[in-house]
Amino acid sequence: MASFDQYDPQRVESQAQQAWEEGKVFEVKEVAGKEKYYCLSMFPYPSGRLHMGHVRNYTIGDVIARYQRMLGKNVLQPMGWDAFGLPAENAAIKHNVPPAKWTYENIAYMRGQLQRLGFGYDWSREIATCRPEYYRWEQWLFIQLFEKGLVYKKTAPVNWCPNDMTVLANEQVIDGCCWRCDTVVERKEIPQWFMKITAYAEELLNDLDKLEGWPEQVRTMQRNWIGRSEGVEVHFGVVGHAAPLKVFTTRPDTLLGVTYVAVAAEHPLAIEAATDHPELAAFIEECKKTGTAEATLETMEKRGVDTGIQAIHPITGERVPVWVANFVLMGYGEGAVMSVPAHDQRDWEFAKKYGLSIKQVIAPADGGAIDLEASAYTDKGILVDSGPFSGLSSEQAFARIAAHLRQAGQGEVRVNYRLRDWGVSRQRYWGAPIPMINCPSCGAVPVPEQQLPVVLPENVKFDGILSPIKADPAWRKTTCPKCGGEAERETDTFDTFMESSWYYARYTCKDNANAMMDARANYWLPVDQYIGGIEHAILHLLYARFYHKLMRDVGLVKGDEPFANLLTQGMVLKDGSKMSKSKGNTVDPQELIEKYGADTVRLFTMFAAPPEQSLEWLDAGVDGAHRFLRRVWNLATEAGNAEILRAWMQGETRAEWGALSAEERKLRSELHQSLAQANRDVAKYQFNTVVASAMKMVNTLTAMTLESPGARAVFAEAMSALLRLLAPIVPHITHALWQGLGNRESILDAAWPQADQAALVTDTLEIVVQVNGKLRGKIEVAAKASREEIEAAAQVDENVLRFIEGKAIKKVVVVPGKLVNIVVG
RNA sequence: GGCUUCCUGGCGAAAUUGGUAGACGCAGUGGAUUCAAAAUCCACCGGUAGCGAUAUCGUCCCGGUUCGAGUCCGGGGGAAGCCACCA
Repeated sequence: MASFDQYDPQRVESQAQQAWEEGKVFEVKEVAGKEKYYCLSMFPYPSGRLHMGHVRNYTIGDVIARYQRMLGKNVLQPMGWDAFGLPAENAAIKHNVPPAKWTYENIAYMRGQLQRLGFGYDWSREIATCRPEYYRWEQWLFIQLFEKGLVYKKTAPVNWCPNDMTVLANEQVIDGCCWRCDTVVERKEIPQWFMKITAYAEELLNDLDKLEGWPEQVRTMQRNWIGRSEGVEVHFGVVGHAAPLKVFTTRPDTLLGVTYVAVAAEHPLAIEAATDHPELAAFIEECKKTGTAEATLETMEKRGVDTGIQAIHPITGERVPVWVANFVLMGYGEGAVMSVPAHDQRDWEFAKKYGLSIKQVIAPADGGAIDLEASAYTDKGILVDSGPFSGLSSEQAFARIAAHLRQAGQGEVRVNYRLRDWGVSRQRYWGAPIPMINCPSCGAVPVPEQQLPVVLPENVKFDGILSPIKADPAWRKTTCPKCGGEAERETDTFDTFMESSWYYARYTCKDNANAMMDARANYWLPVDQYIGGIEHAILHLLYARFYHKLMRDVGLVKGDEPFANLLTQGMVLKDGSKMSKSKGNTVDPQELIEKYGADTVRLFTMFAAPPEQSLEWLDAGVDGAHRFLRRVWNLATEAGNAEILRAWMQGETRAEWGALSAEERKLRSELHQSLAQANRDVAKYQFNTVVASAMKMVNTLTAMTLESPGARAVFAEAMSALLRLLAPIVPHITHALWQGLGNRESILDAAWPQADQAALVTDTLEIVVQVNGKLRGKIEVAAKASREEIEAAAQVDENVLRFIEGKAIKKVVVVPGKLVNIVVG
C-alpha cells in the first residue's frame, strides 16, 4: 500500500479528472426503475474565459448533481454553449477573425476551464447552438408554428443608421448615435417576425402558481411582466366618423368624469387629423424620433396637441375633445385612453397644463374632503354626479357600467396583458437564419422541411456594417417552393433567446438527426433543478416556459413546465460591488485554480455565503479554505491515522458501539450531531453551513487521542462520513483519499452519510435555566429526567437561587431537552 | 411611483423557524515551536464595569403580543434588485 505524499492539489486533481474521463463516469443513459434527476445550470455565452459568476453557478450545480447521485439517483448534468450573439460580431471586427472561428476557439478554451474545475458533466451531450444540427430543429419548429398560425410578420421599429445603412442593436446606440460613425440614429419601420406569446399569456400566468419550487421573487416578476389587468373596452363615437374610437380602462366607474380622450401619435385617428393640421403633423414627427430605447421616458415631459376631432361620450352623449399625447402607448390596449383628470394623476397633470376641465365623479367612502386643486383623487369610493350610477360604490359601478355599455353595444369587459408578442427577427449575421423565402408573388413562404437546415455560412469576411448573408446575392437567391419563380431568402436571423429557450430539452437527445425530440425527452424532463442568475428571471425563463408549451402543443414533450425547481444564485462581489471589468475588481478564476487548485476555489465559493445570497470575495478567505483542505488531508494521511482508516474501510475494526467509554460515546454523539446538522442543511442546499459542520467535525477529530480501540473506531467512522459529506463540494481531494484508503468503489457512488440516530441520544443533557426569560444558569440533567426532577434541579442552581430567593414562583415553563424558565413575581 | 427581498461583531456569516444571539471561517491580539522567518499548534477575541465569579447593555429605530422576540404583529428609517407614463 502506497503511503501518502503532501497535499498537492495539482497532482490530485489531474489524477482524479483523468480517472473520471477514462471511466466515462458522468455519461448517463435512461435506466428504467431508477429515479432520475436532471440537474441543469444555465449554459454560458462563450465570451472567452470563465468569470467568478460562472464558477459559482456551476459549482452549485455540480454539488447538487453529485449529492443527488450519492443519494442513488440516475443523474444527468449536461453542459453546452449559447454560441450565437453580438459579441462575436464585435470581436470579428476588432480582431479581424470570423465570428465562428472566434466562437469555437472560446468554446475550446472555456471547456478546458470547466474540465479543470472538475465539473461532472456528460460531455457526450455537449451542445453549441451555432451548429446547424442544433438550429435546424429550431427552424423546423418555427415552420410548424407558422403553419399553426403562431408566428406572423408585421412591421416594427428598429434603430437605423442612415450613414452605414444598417440596423443597430440597442447596445450599439450610444447617446442616440451610431457607435461606429456617430451619426444620429433614426427609427425605421421594417417587416419582422413575431411569435404569439400573447396567445399563451393566460397559461403562462396561471401556471406560475404550480411552480412551487421557484423563488417567489421570480414568480412575482413574471406576473408583473405579463401584467394582467381586468377592465372595460369603451367605444366612444367620433363626430363625422362611422367607426367608434375604442379605449381600454380599468376604472369604468370614473366614466362619467371623462373630459377628453387621448390617443397615441401612431393612432390612425391622429394620422388622419394630421393631414390638414401642420402643428399636429410636426408633433407626430417629433414623437417618432424619440428612440426605441425607452430609458428617457421617466423624465420625458408630458405633451400633447388637440386634434380638433370631437368624441361622443357613450353615456351622456356629450362632446369631448380628442388629443394626441406622447405618453399614450400604441402597443397597449387600443392605443387610446379616456381621460379622467379628477381621478387619474397623469390625466390631472395633462389637464392642468392644457386648461382642460376636471370633473369629480368619485367621493371618498368615508365622506372625507378631497382637494382636486392639489392633485387627483385616485382611490376608489362612492360615485357622485354620475346620473343613474350615483351612489354606487366603485366596485358596484364597475359591473353596472360594464353591463350598460354591453347592452348598448358600446363596450365590453376585457382582459388586457402588458405582455407583447415576441419579436424574433434580428438584422444581424451571427444567428440562426430564419427559414423563410420571400417570393414577389406568393409572399413569405417557409423553406420546405427536406431543405433544412438553412445553413449560415461560417467562413466569411465581416466588416461589421452589412451582414455577410445580406451582402451575398448568391446566398440570398433561391426559388419559391410554391410557384417555382425567382425568390430571395430571408436574411434576418433569430433572436438568440430562441436557442436558449429549448436547449434543456435537446440535451436529452442531441444525437437524434431525424427528430427534434424523442422519448428520452420525456424520461428526463422536467429539469429537476435549474440554476442560474436572477438576471434571467424574466426573459429567458419566460421564453423557455413558452417554448415548452409550444413543444407540448406540437406533440414533442409532455408536461406543462420545463423547470420544476429553480435556484437563482447571488452575485459575486468584491469590495462591496459586483465584479466587472469596468470597475476593475475582477478575480480571474484561472489564476486561483493554478495557485490553490479547483477544490479550494469550489470550497470557498460554497462556504462564503448561501447560494442565493451575494458572495463577498475575500482573498484571505481563500487561504482559509485551502488551509482547511490541508488539515483534512493531513488528518487522513498522518502516519497511524491512515492505517486506522484503511483497516476501517476494509471492515476489519468495526467494533460494537456498546464497548465505548462514556467519553467516547460523547465524542461520537458530538460528531453525529454535526453530521445530522449537515444533512438538514444539505437538503436545503445551504452549503455554507454544510461546510461549517464539516469544519466542526474536523476540529473535533483533530483534538481526539486515538489510543483506545473505541476512540479509533469513532475516529474512523466519522472520517469516512466526513469524506463522503465533502465529496460533492471538493470531489478531487476526497476521491484521492477515498481511493488511497483502500476503497474499491469510487466515492462518486458511495452512500450518502447519514447520522446514526442512536448516537445522538446522550446520557445527560445540558439544560438552560432562565428566570423571567433571562439566562441565569445551566444544569446537567439525566436525559430521561422527569419534568419535576428538572424543575427541582433548576431551582437549586446557585446562581438561579440568587434571582428567585424570597420571591413567589408564579409559573415554571419547561421545554423538554432545552430550557427551564422560572417566572417570579 | 409599483412589486420583491434584505438590515445581526472589525469582516463573510449562523441560530434546528418563538427558546443559550454571534456556530463556522476571515482578520486581529497573546503564547509555543524556530538562530530567525514561513508553515503549524494552543489561548483570547460585541460594548461597559470587575482580578474574577458575574452583572448590565446589545440583532436599524419606536411600540405591541408572549413566561420568553434576531425571529410574530403595527408604525418609522435605510439598502439592494426588478419593473415602470401599461390607462
